[in-house]
Amino acid sequence: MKQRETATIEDVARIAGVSIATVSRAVHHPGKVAEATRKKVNAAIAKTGFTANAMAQSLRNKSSKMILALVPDISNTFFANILLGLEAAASRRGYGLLIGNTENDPRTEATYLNYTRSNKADGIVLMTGHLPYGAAEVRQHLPPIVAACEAIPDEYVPFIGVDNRHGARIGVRHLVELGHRRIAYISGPASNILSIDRLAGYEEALGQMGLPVDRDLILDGDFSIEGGRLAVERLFIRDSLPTAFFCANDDMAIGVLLALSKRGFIVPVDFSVLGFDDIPFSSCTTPPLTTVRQPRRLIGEAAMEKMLDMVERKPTNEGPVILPVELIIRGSTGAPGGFGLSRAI
Amino acid sequence: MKQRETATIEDVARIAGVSIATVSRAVHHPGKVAEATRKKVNAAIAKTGFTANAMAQSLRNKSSKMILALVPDISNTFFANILLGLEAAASRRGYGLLIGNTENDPRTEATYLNYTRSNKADGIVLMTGHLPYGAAEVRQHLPPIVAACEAIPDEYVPFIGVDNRHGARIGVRHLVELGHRRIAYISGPASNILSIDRLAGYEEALGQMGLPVDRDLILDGDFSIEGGRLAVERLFIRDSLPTAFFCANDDMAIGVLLALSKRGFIVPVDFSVLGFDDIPFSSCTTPPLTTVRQPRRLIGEAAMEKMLDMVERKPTNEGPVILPVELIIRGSTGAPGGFGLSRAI
DNA sequence: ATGTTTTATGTAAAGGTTTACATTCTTGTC
DNA sequence: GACAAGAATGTAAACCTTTACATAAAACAT
Repeated sequence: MKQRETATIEDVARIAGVSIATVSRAVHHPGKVAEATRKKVNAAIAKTGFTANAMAQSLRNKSSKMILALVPDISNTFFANILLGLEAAASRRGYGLLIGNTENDPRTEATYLNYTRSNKADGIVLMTGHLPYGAAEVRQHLPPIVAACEAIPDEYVPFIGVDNRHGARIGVRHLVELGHRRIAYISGPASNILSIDRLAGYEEALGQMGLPVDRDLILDGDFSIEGGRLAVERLFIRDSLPTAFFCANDDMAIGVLLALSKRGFIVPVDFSVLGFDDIPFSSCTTPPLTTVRQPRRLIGEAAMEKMLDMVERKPTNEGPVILPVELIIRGSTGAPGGFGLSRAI
Repeated sequence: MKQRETATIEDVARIAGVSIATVSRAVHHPGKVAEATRKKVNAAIAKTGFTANAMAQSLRNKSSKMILALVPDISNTFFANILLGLEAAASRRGYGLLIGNTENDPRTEATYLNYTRSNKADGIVLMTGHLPYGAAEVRQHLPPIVAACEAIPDEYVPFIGVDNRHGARIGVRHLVELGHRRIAYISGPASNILSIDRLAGYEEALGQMGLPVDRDLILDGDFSIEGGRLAVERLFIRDSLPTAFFCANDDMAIGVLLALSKRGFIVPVDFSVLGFDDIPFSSCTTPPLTTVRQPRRLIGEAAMEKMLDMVERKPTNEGPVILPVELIIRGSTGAPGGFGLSRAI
């Protein structure tokens, strides 16, 4: 038997002895086709192993059933977990997920933006904190867009994530309640919206607890482990040290932990360290990290639901979707006062 | 001015005053079109902001310029780094990467397999260790497939990865050279090809160094942190302990580190721990993990190159692509003999 | 039996490209 | 100046679906 190329709807129609229109209907609107015919068609489909050509469908339907997720870095476990949620929700609704790794490179962003212009994707979920490069120029032709985790400033793009200010507030409050009075804030990039929101929460919490904000205790980082490490080094040049570190994300908190340990300090005896995000690895540090958890998978799922509602023009309530954060208390925070003690041993 | 839908090739042709065939040629075979005409066409393209409809192209060309990567778990940093390489190589050659998270679920695998049958993807990079569910039935219609990291047993599918046996050998040799005589092997799932290869390397190394293989020191794990933890617990029920642990991957090594630390042991004084992979976090454990590094990004790039050569029918030498491993010595391995010492303090 | 409604099926267009083939125009050769 | 070869462009088919519309058949009402 000759090896046939993959069967088309025409092959099915011929074998079933009906027109191609009927085949299509039997598949998509079974109610509109007589019972007997439907059976013949299904038999023919089974026999040929027919699978509709998705490209032809997309062309005809002007919809690819694909959603593009734009991330600065897939290998970042924080994003990876969001992607898991996005994927789950997408496939539940019959959509596929296209993942674009931008590395914050404008050219890459522009390339991916073209995916929607060329109909490869029906919408974009942004985790980059900004519209893709080139989006402003084609504003009229923009597809549905939502922002997960990191809100897009200035633009009207629905946001799905957590209340970062509130998260920072409960974290810092926890430190204050433990007795800390001098708490450093290790920020992400200064212009980053997450950095800014979490800083605001930090200041608010201090204010509410009647503590002053000491500008010297606010340091810029970059959300990386190395950034956390460096912040500690810079701080230790000064004369007046904090007793606790609130880091704008877990990666930096890990860096802080590492730097402190290298200097011979014991956490949480000498210093407390608090992170943000609760990435999977946070429970494996020494000591395990106390942190503010973001429900990453849920964020991903909610973002995708919103996206698909937009794509399918379902009624969706305007405004952001805010999911709850949770303070996860582990071993890296404790009462202050041991400072110098452990070191003296 | 009325808001036009995205421009088609026809709009461009009209504005440039040429036929659509000429527009297409001007774009894809500029040499076949007169200089003057080409300019007119380019001007028209710029004016309309034309982007070719990728679906129509795919339909016509029978190629989507997309490659599907199948992974059991995107959130695993090991895979994430491979994906980075896949993506980089793909986009260098004008292809997009579609990522499928299978969770080893047969239905999900079958769904993704359909992506190629329906022309959504031109080929599949497998990191699942087995052909996707449903592949056997449609063997004739299978697209180009390559296996990255984890070879596919029984099937002829090009493999791109490292020599796992060799990697295990150099790791274990390192331990033996440090003076260890009783080395435990914490395996992945028993049927997993990686587990098997690394076990073989472990046994070979012991043999070469004139040491016996003690079956009691070989424990099943599952490549997870928890699995590493449990292996330690199971081992500590026995009377004769090893002085070192060789773990089939870093996650389990981290679990071992955690379990040991919880029991009050100091690594590497009481025990040495060796991992495999060198995931990003391995340098952040306490102590930092000694491990056998796989060049993950390179593996991803090589796998994609191979894939695209197959898709584009370029001549590609048969057989696997084996990349070098590297022993990364950090703080979790050292000479044995301190056993019980640190604990006594 | 006739006419009307409902149901089932078929015909053909449309969706946007690319390219084989046909046609027209240039250029060059003798 | 006639003719051949080569270059530039156009025409139309093909890729595979879905669906509006047309038609045919069946069911029903009178």
